Amino acid sequence: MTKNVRVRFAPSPTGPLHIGGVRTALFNYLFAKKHQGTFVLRIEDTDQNRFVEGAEQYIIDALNWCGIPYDEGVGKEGKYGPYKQSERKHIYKQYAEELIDKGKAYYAFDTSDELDFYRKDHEANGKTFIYNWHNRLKLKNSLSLSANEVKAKLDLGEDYVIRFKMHDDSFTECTRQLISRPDLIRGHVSFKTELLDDKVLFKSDGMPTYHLANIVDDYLMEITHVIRGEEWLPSIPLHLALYQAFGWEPPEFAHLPLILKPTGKGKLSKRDGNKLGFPVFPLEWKDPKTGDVSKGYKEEGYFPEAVVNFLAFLGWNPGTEQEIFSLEELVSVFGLERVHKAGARFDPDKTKWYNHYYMQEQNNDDLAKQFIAQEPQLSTVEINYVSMVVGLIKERATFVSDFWNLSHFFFEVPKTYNEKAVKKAMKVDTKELMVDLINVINAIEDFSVENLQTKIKSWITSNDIGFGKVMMPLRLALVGELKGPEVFDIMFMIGKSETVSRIEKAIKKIG
RNA sequence: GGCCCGUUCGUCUAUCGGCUAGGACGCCAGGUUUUCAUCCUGGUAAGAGGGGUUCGAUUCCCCUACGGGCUACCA
Repeated sequence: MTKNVRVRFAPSPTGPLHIGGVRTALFNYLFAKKHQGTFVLRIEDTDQNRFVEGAEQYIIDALNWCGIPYDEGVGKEGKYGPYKQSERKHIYKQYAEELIDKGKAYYAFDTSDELDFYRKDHEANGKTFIYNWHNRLKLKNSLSLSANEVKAKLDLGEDYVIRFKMHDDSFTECTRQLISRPDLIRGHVSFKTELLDDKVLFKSDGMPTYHLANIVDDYLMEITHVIRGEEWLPSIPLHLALYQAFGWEPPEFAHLPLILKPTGKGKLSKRDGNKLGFPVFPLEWKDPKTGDVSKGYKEEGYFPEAVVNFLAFLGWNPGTEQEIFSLEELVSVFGLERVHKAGARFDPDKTKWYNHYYMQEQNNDDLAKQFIAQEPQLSTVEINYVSMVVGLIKERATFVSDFWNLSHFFFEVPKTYNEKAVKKAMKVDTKELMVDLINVINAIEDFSVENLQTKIKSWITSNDIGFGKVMMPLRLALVGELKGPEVFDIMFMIGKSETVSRIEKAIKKIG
């Protein structure tokens, strides 16, 4: 690779970016960084009808949250800008006309209604209507009409589109022209051009279609590698034919496998999240029209490192048994050769597993801040204390939102005592034992974890009491149930007087 | 329907003609934790089917089945 690598992520702002889009962006980013290349963000908003307010900013925010920033693009203008296709509107038409001049494209005047009718009519007869070489002379276009008629229509300002001549007239014998080219992921792919239709390149509203804008922009922006989803594979012959028609060298292509639903049929869709109980969006999204809110990974408590790590493994693997990778490590080992061909089912359980792992890697102070932000009642608690609590419980948590349930007894007196636990822990002589224990605790000057442990344990052994008889009711008194971290850790954290008072309270209530 | 892509444990995947088919998630069992969870150890479970090619196929080729994508003046 002698040329500087330039890749692009080119979403259209028709709604929130979903997790499949994030993965496409991630793979582009990894590939670019691996080759010291440039990662471009281009917004493909050629369909004015589908524009959604806020979607563009959402895309940018999502990439930033994931930690996969782009080098060039909307908001980071470079010499290839502008990067939003609606702002590039003026440059596309000349390219469409160039193709007409070259005899590679033509004006078409068929209305949408007419085409709809043809489609329905064919469908009713079990056939498919295809607008291409075999019938284009029977339809209304600059190939079938005389030059004067065409000029008259154009002068009258009649609506028209520009269509690409996919399969040339000279192939009347249905020459089997194959368009094929190695795809970096799936090797060669081939299509028969005589079966393909004459796609619209330029719409009657004055905007190019995706196909034209995409090719022109990739060319002008000097994109070297097009890494996109598999849903684009069927349009590869069109795109290649366009490069050929313009006389341009095409970039390399790589079509990523799709992400499928965890269960059931089909690809992961934007609706699956709310239905199946896991986010499909990086960030929360509020639909500006309906007001519906869709959950986001960020708000659900996932760490961006976990999301990135998980996404990287959807359709790719390093070829080793390592499964934990930082973004930097991914950059150094990533390669398109190791991208899988088949679609990958999304697995919410594994995402959680990754999150649990990355939870352990987080700094306790940072987690404490997030914890406090989620639980307003903690705002008066010393941050160091919260941070120490986090250190004791994070190994049992997957999300910050698990913290409260795992640690509430560090901050408040148990309100109730679990019934089963009471049965299990409270025996006939427990009350007396607890009274004795209070005396033992009161006598302990150095209230450190180590000292508590030695003092209490030696009291138990020297009096031949049995650990279970003491430790279980003790825990119950402190926690309210038979759960949680080491009892001595809890005692140390809440302190001597609180420890004693909780035991006294337990004696009164359940003793 | 037509075109294209794909097919290894339930899921994500390793294997680039010779493997006891490996790992991870999940699940199950045991251990640690005198609690619960974490953690550790072990177990469970797979190359769609049929033809070829070959001394030998999960691996290469063909067919079928199944899965997926596309089939708009949407991307």
